[in-house]
Amino acid sequence: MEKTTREKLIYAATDLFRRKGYSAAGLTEILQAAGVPKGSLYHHFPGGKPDLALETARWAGRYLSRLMEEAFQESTSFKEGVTRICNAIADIHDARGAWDFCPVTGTLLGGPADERFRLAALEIFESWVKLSKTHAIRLGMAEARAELQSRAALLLIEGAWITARADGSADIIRRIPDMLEA
Amino acid sequence: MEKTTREKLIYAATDLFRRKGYSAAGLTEILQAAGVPKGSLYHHFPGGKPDLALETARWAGRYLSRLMEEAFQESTSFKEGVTRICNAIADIHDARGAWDFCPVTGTLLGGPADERFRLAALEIFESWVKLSKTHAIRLGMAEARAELQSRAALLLIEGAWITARADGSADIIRRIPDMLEA
Amino acid sequence: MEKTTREKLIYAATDLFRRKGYSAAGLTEILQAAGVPKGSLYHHFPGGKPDLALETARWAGRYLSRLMEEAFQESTSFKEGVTRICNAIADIHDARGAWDFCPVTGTLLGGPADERFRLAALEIFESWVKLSKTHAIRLGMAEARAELQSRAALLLIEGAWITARADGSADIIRRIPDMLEA
Amino acid sequence: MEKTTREKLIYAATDLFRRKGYSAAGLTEILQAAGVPKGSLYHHFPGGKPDLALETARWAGRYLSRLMEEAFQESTSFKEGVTRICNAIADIHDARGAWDFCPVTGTLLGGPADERFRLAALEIFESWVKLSKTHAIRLGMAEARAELQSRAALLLIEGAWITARADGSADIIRRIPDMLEA
DNA sequence: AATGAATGAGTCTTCATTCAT
DNA sequence: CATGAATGAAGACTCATTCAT
Repeated sequence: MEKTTREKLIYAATDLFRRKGYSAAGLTEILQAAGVPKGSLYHHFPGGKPDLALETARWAGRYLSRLMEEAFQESTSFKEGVTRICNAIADIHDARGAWDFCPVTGTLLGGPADERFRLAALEIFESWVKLSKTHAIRLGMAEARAELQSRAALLLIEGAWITARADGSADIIRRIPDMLEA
Repeated sequence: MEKTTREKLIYAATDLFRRKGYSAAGLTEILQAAGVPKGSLYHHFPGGKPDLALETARWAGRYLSRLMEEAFQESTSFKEGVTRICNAIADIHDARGAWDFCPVTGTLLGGPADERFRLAALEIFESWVKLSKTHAIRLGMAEARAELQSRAALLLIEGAWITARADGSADIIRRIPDMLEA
Repeated sequence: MEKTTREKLIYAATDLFRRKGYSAAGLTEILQAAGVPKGSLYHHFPGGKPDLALETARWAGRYLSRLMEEAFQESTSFKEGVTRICNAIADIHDARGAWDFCPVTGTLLGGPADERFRLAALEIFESWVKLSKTHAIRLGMAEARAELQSRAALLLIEGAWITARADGSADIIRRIPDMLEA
Repeated sequence: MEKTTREKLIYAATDLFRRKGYSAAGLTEILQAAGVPKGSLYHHFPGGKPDLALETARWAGRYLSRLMEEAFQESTSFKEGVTRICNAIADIHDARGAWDFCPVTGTLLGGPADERFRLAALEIFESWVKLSKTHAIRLGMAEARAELQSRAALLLIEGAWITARADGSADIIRRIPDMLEA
């Protein structure tokens, strides 16, 4: 049941990239948090920091996809699904001390203007929109509206994730459902 | 009509902070872009990089406030005002190559978990919400709704500013008005 | 007719040491060029990089000895022998892109100030001089002159091997025979 | 009469590059030998190690040019000039412990396969040949022979500089004049 | 005999800042 | 006010080697 070195690195990197952003999070700091020696990183991530960031963001992307999927599965309306998602994110936020970025934003968009980063972020965002849209339709929404609402939800969540950092509170995230139909 | 050293620094810093984020934008790089010698910075910004960032963000905050004020002044409905604002931001985005952060996000939230940064960002965001809310009420909206719509607009714009980076396009910013009343 | 792991290592090391010099050629790089896994090296060369370099240089030394031996065997005068040798070396040079060191120079003298390296290089150089001198005498030259001419030939070849790197061309190597009797 | 930081760096780098070669000589080591702190290097040599190497080699190139110029000025024959040069180089060699490369070879050709390095080395070598040739002609030699003899002298000296490292002695450098007319 | 993981000292370079002029 | 030099901690990354399997 031991965590592998690779997993330790991804966990630590996820934590630090979302808390400080890609550029501000030092490799030394990550290695130390992971309890992994310097040289090991490049064995598992030959491309260094960028490689680690890409893996980290994808891992977080899948994690949030699962969270969304479960939220929608348990819901009987689109709004309920979004509410569950926002509450879950807000809870995580509260638990972590509220200096968080969205893991994708902090990790990939907080980094250098690197095309690989941009594409990876785009792919993750689009996968979220698609997932949301699918459930919106399943729950009875017309396609055009499902698309717009899903995209709006993404923007609101990303925007809230940003301003929550300034607020020092996750409250704004919990108000998103009301905004969606305002 | 020469730009002062101080202005040169703020312009260059604004540009680089919003393009790369606080941490990734080096002081050397900023000084060079500004065409200002190494030692000059600490005359004008004794607090160093954080000082410069704070001034820069406030400057950009005021700039956007003016932009919003004008947009609402020329409008006869809240939606029209938001539309003008989004188009203006999208135009700037296009002109700059679409790797931009919101200047406040990139400058203050892309930096270290510094309480002064957080508070300054909060103040700027709140001033925007207040400005928007005032105009919404002036244009006939009920207060509670004006508050929620203004806050939603902020989240949508900030969220769009983020995802536009991934999209490599400012289009999503132009779709915000439709989302506000979806 | 498969190459053994050991041979693969020596070939790859020969190539890289003479192209970049001992210090600049990384073990990882050599292992990769050889298509040999990380851990294998120390089975075949327990002394690590220095061991590999020593073997490599000796191997190259013998290779060049054979080349010289054949060249002199086919010749009817000392000058003809030297000409054949220089042309052969120049041809190799051309074929490899002209960034080459003499394999002994690059491998042993481009490394650390290690006494084992120095002595190995000395032994190889002396074996070449001896071979050349023997043939010079066999072809009718007086001993004292044979010794001086052989030593001069070595210096000219080593010097040319160096300056050819700067020239980006092997031409200077082909001009050596004319210099020997100038 | 203080040495400037820049000069300290060049002296230390010259010493270490010619003793160990570009790749094996560490920057830390050079900085320490120069008694200069880490960060200072990049103020004076913004291009880092390669910049330092280029300057260093050019400096050494000029130094040797002066040495050659003086040697020829004091001589009444080409052979005498070469003899003086070889003796001077051999003396330096002896004084330094005989692990030396030619400063150009060690610094520029012992480095990476960098076109700037190659060109700089070529320029220095050619300046030496030109200087030698000019004096050979002045001292009565026919042009074609002056060219060949000058080029031969360069190869012999460079070759001797290499093999002297293996010999652990500068004697071979002193034998060059005999080889030139052998 | 073979191998991929582990290791930490080492590489070069950049950082934000201070200082003397 | 202005400036270029100085500074050393920290940055990301590579090194040759050892180890457990």
